[in-house]
Amino acid sequence: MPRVRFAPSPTGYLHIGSARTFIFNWLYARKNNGTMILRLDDTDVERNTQVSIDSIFDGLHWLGLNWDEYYRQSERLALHKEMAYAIFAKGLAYRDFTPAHADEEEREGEAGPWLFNAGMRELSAEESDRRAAAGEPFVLRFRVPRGENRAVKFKDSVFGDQYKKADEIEDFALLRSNGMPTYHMASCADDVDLRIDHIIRGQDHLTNTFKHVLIFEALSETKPKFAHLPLLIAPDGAKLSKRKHGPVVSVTTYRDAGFLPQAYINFLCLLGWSPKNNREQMSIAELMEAFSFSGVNRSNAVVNFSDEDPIDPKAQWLNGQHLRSMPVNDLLPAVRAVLEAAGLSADEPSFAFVVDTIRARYTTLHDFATKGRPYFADDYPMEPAAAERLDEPQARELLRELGVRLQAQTEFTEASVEKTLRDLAAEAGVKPGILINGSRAALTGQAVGPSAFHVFTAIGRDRSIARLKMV
RNA sequence: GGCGCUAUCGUCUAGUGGUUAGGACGGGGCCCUCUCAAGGCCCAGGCAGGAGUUCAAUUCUCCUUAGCGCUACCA
Repeated sequence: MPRVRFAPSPTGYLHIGSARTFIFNWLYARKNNGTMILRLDDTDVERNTQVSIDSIFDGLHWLGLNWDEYYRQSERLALHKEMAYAIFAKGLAYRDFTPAHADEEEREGEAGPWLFNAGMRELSAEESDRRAAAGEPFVLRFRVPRGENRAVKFKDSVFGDQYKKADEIEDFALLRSNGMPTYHMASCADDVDLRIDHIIRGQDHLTNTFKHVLIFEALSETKPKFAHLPLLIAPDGAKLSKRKHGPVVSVTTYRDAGFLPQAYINFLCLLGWSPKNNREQMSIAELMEAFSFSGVNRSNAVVNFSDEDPIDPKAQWLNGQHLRSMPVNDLLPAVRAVLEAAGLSADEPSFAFVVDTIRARYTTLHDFATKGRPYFADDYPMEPAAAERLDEPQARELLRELGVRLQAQTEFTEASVEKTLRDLAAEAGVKPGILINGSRAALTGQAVGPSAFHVFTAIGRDRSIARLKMV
């Protein structure tokens, strides 16, 4: 039973790249009957904000993906320190009393990697203990094995075998001089304690993994498997950042733009992963079934947006696909919500029929409240193109007459309306198109939309007649 | 600078030592049709560059280039 975790650091909003990482973890866990853990990596007290934590929860709740266990690193600091000192006790770490940033300038322009502060690594145990006891601040560093033949290796489920000479890895910090664990220490300590067995995260951690392997080996007999995901980048090749690219990087932007969560999840999955059978539109269940690391790509994926169109066209297309193909009843709550937010009401018995009639031409939920307004309210704009239809010769008087005739009939179906309309057109000697297109214009204020006869039944008998008479 | 990862249409991707290099979005066209969508069909568009191995390289190797990541007492 796999145990996986999503471990965001709450220093911003929920980034779409983070959301995708969550999704892949979730898919893997659910497919294999595993456990999904949400862990807030909030050890950086300076930069953590409640707003950010709220944003992460907001985004995750919207996506509708759940987790089974929840932890906050800030509540587990004692454990991290304990594990750091366990490493120290094994002789695999040492105290470095060098003041912070003391040799920053020396490091710059250095040909190779900085490995450690000379002298500190080989300080005698007695002197180290004495200085510590005297209250001198120190950072606890991992004692990376040295020597030509020493290497660290691991197998990545996406990137394959990874290998690095130990001499290329610096003696990284485990504990800061204020006693707080570093990211590497806290993350690995928690992964060990929570028995995470597959770490699925962004590729930006690929090279950090060598350090993590060292910590895992120092802490336990088993180490987790790793899967690194390609990054999501902007069209300019840079990584997505709020400051540079704006709201496109935030998950809530897509929620607010009227996306269906399952459609957005579908879109995110297709960035850097492929089911390899040309499938594009997939449900959550289908994604879960198809997910595997062998389908994960190794190169970064561009989220295709521009100033004119801030949302990836493929995401929009996919949303439209889900919108029109999902069971209509599953769609109704979301539509009802956007209508209510726009001050429109959706309580009619024909609601499902109306939604089903108009959804094929919409791409976001917002379209129901904007383009769909005439179906849910009596005050709606008359578009110029629609007005032109009404201005056709005889159009207005015939439409009013149509209203009269429909009122005289008790039957009101697509077929009955069509017959009445066509009979009237024939009598008047005009093309049926005049009345057909005119009806759509009269009933919706729009020149384009569903088949006119569908519009009649969607708008309903009384309102249709009233609108015809008003032209 | 050092180390690492990556490189197929504009974008997301499939794929192979011999393929007309496949699909999707977007773009163009046609069909359908009461309009607009949807749907169907068609078109344009790609293996970063250079060597090497081979009868044959987009595919394997090397180099170059480019992008990204790491190189913190950030995560």
